[in-house]
Amino acid sequence: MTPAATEERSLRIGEVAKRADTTTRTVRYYEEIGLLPGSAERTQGEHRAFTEADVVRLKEILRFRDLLGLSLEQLKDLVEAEDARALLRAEFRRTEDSATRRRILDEALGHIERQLDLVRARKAELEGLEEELVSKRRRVRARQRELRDS
Amino acid sequence: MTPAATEERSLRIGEVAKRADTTTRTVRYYEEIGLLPGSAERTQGEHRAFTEADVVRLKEILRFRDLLGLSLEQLKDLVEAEDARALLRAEFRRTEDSATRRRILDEALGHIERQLDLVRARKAELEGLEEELVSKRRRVRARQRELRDS
DNA sequence: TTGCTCCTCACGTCACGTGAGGTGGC
DNA sequence: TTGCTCCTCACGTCACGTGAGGTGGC
Repeated sequence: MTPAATEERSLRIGEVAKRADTTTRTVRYYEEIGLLPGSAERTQGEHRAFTEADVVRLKEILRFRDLLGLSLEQLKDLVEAEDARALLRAEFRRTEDSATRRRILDEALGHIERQLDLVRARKAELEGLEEELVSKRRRVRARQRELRDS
Repeated sequence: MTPAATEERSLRIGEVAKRADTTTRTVRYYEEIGLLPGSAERTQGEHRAFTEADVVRLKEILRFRDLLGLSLEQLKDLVEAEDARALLRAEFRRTEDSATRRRILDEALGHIERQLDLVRARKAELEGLEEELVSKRRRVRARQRELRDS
């Protein structure tokens, strides 16, 4: 039974960094400040081991960092919220109680909507900038036509 | 004749920072690295004087920094390109030669289009993220309906 | 065994934040 | 004259970059 046949484990830091399109330094730093798990029982000098899930998480962090310009402190809040959601999902699967299930789904929805608000606010700002550039371009093109028709 | 009646001059740094929604430290730093003009003939300890045009420029810089995540080095290139364009606009008004005018308009158009490319690339990334969030939300909502209808 | 990747300091850098101590204009 | 804002160092901070010197796994 290969490791891939059970659960995928033990990616090395270089591989993780490459897949997330970042550097090993960034991965170590994120571990240091608690943004990435940091394989708890690791003795001094031992190599770090990551999972496929860590790569997904890292990619998500980088995306929010780059696209929304969040600080690592803010990203930590976001990641903690994701972790809380993961726990809730596990609870969701364990329970049959529909009141509990409803509450968990409500929280998930709220979380997603807060993220959507951030993303859409940014998009709106970018669209404002885009429109300004487009009308600038329209004015230049109008002058080009004037020149051609004179 | 008030100063406002001629050309608006001599804004103080605190006023500039407030209008651009930033800090005086940032304004000084941008002057230091050459991103803002820095009233050439100013003797040691003398107060900085800015114009309305400086505020516009600063706001533009901050917008590109925040929305596109450019480094100050990259913003410097952008600002230099803007300055070059300002010179060209002046030349445009001085000349009657339509070949020269055509060339200037072509350059202006190219500049605007490069900026538009950056803005649209960012917007596309944000839209990718938005779509992912929207389908996540759809899935949560579907489960809520399942729960309600059971 | 030989590379290649990994490890831990630790100092450097970019883009400012934050006082400390002093001077200048309504 | 009294505040308020301005000035110049200069050290601190956040988010890493970049070696230095050494160890570990295919």
